[in-house]
Amino acid sequence: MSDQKHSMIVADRDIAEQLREVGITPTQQRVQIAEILFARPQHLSADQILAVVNSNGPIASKATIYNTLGLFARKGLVREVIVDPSKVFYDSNTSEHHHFYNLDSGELTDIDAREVMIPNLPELPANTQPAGVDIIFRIRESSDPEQA
Amino acid sequence: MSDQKHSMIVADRDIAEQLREVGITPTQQRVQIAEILFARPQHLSADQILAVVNSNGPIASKATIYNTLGLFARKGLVREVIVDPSKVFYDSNTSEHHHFYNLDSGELTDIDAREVMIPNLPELPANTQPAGVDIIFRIRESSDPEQA
DNA sequence: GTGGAGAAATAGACTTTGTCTAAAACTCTG
DNA sequence: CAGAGTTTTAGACAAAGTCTATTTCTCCAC
Repeated sequence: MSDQKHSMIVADRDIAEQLREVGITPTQQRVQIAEILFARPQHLSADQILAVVNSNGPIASKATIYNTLGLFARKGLVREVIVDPSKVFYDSNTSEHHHFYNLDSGELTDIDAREVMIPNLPELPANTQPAGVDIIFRIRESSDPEQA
Repeated sequence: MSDQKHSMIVADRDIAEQLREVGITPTQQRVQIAEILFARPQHLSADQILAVVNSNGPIASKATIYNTLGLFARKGLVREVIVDPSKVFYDSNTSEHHHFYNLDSGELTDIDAREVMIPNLPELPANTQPAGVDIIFRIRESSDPEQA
C-alpha cells in the first residue's frame, strides 16, 4: 500500500520531469491532467478531462483545462483531433497514425501508420509549409439503414 | 438585360429541377441557398451563407439555413468539411477530392483526387462499413516563426 | 527560510455555433 | 379551394470554448 503511494509520487516526479523537458512549468493542475492523458493512449474531450480531474474534489477549473490542453498541443505532447463538429478530441498517442471515426457511435479509434499507405504530399500552395496530415476514415454501423 | 433576367429564371428552374431529382421539395429558400452554393465550387460556413442569402432583404432564417444545409448534405448535394473546431464548412464540390487547410489564414483549398495517392482502406472494425475518407493537409505560412 | 516578480489558476461573464420549439405560412393534391 | 402535411420562422435554449480581472502559486535571489 505504501509502495503504491510511493510509486504514485515517483510517477508524478517523472511526469513533472517530462513537462520540464519540453519547457512547461509543472504545476499541480498540469501534472494531474498529464497523468490522466498519458495513462494510456486515448481520445478525450476537454469536458471529459475536466470531469475526471475533478472527480475527487475540485482541482482544476475549466479555463485551466483549456489553457493546459492548448499548451500541451503546442508543445507536441498531445494531438488535437478534429472530426466531430461539436468538440475537439485530445489524443495522447503522438506517434504517426490515423483514425476511424464511427459516425453512429462517435467512437474514435487509432489506425497504425503502417496500415495505411502514406499519401504523397501534393504540391503546396505558394509560401506555405506542411504542418501535418490527417486521414480520417468515416465509418458507420453495418446494418445502419441511413444511407439512401 | 431581359435576357439576363430570363436566364436567372431558367437557372432557378434548373436548380428547382435538380432539387426535385434528389427528392427535395424546392422552396424559395432552398433554391436561393442552392444558387449561392452551386454558383461555383467553394467552401462556405452556415454563417456566410446566411449573410449572403439575406444580403438583399430577409429571405431565410438561421434555422432554415441549418435545416437546408443538413438536408443537402444528407442528399449528397454538398459535403461537410470538418477542419476547424469552431465551424463546419460546406463544400459545393462533391467530386472526390481532398483539402489543404491553412492554419494561419483559415483558408481551405481543394486538392484534386488525382494529385494524391489514394490510401488503401485499412481493415475496418467489426460490423462497420466505410462512409468516406477525409484527407487534410494542414499547412502554415512559410515564414511563420511559430514552430518551436 | 523569506520576499517579491512573474507565471499560472480561478470564477464567472461572455461569445459563438448550432439546436429546439411552437406557431404561422406555405405547397400540393384531390 | 380545402385540408393535410411540409416548411419556415423568431426567439429561447444548449454547449464548447474564450476572456478578464483577481488571487494564488512557483521559483529564484538573497
